[in-house]
Amino acid sequence: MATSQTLAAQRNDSTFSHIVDELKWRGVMALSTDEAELRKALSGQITFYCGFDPTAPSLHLGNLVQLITMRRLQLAGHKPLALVGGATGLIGDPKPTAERTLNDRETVGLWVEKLAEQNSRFLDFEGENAARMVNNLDWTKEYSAIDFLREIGKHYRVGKMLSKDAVSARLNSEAGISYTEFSYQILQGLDFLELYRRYGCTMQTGGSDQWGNLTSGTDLIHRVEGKSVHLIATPLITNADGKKFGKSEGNAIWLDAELTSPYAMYQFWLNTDDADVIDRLKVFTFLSRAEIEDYEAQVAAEPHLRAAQRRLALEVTELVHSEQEAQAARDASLALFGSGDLAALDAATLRSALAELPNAKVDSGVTVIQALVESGLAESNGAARRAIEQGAVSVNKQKISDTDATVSDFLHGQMAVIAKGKKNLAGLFLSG
RNA sequence: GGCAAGUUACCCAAGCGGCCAAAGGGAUCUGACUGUAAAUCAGCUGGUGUAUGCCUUCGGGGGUUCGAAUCCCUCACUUGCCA
Repeated sequence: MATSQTLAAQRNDSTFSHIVDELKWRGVMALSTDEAELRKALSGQITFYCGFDPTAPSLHLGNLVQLITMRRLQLAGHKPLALVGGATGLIGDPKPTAERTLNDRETVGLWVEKLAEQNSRFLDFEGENAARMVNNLDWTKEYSAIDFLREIGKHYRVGKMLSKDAVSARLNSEAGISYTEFSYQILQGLDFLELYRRYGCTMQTGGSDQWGNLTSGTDLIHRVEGKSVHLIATPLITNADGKKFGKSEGNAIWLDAELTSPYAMYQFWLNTDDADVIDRLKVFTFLSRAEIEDYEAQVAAEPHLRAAQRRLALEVTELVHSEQEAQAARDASLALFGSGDLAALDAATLRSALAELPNAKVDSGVTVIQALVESGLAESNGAARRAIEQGAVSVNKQKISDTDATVSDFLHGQMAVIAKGKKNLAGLFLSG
C-alpha cells in the first residue's frame, strides 16, 4: 500500500496556472460541463466526489485513473469525497452488451469494505482539505419505494432516461434491459443530490462512459435545488493498437497485491508500447511536465532503452503498492531478464527475485510438465506438453524440447526458474 | 395470457440424425524478427496422453433412435409481435 511518504511527495506541476490546464494537458479531461464556469468554481475551494461500485473484490487500473485524478484535484486544494457504492453495487450499471447478474448482499458488503480500504491509500484523509469516505447505502436505505418514487422519480422523464447511451444501446440489443438496471441512473443522480445537501458537493468526476449517469446528478440538482453543479469526465484509456488497456493475458490488472502481484504490475507497465508510454506517464504519474517531455525525447531518440517504461513501471508500482515493493519488483526483473546467466546470481538475490514470481514447491525428480502446471504457467498437462512442443519452455534459461524431461538443475541446490515463453516466469523451490 | 424466434466452447457465429471435440471470425497463448516494444508472418487453443481409445462439453431435465448439438416433450431464461 502506498505510504504516507508517497502521498506527501506528490504535487501538481506549478508551471500550470490552473488545475484545469494541467488536467487537460495530462489528457484526463475528455468531457466537462461548461468550462468557463468550471474554471471559476475550481479557482475557489470546492467539494467533489467520485464513485466506485463494488462489482469485484478489488479496484483495477481503470479505477486508478479516477483515483489519481481525484488526488490531483485534492492537491489543488479541493475536498474529495470517495464514494463506495454499497447501494448502486447491488443494482449494477447497465453494461452495453448484457444484463449483469446480481451479486448477493453479503458479497457486495465485503467488496465495499475492500474498495474503501483501497481508496483510502490514494487520498489524504488529514489536513485542511481532507478526503472523506462515503457509502451511498447510508442514504438509499432510508428511502421507502414510495418515497423514492414520489421525491426522486417524479423528477425524471422517461424519454430522457431512454435516450442515454447506456440504456439505448441495450434497448437496441438482443439482451434488452431490466427495470433494475434502467433505474441505475436515478440512484446515481440521487447520490450527487445527497452529497450536495450533506457536504456541499458541487462537482463529480468519473469515466466518460458514465456520462449519462454523471449528468443524471447535475440535472437532478438543477431541478430540485436550482443550482448548477459541475462534471469532469476522464477519457476511456485505450492503447495505440486499439486493444483494451489494463488487461494482461486477457485479465484485468488489479490494485490488490493478492490478485495482481507487484511484480506483475511492474511487468505490465514495463511492457507499455512506445506509442503509449508518454500518455501513460501523464495520466498515471505525478512527474512534472518537464520530466515527461524529457522522457518523450528519450523515447524518440533511443527507444530500445525504454527509459520511460522503466520509470513508469517504478512510479506506478510504488503508487499502488509501496516504494519497497516497487524496488523489489524492479530488482527481480533486472535479475531475471538482465545478464542471462542465472547461475551467476548469488542465492539471496535469486531467492528474493523468485519470491516475486508465481512459484511452487516441488520434489526432486519433478517433470517439467508437472512443474509448469504446479507453478500455474500451464493450465493442464496437455497445455504444458503443447508449450514444450512449441519450444516455449525453458528451465534456468535452458530450452526444454523433451516432453518427458525432469527438472534436474537446481541453482544453489534449491531453486530453479521455469519459463513459458519469454515473459512468463515462475520460481521452483525444492521442498525439504 | 397468446403467437413467433432464440439459448453452441473466452466472445461473435455456423452446424439441423452418424464423416462433430463441433466450420469461420475475433481474442488469448506460442514461435520467428526485435528492444521483456509495435507491425508482420507462422502455429496452438476441452481433458487424458498416444489409445483408429476413453471422459466432459452445444440452456436444465426427460424421451425417441443402433446413434442426438441436431427429432419430440417439458422447464427456465432472452427477444419481438399481439392482448
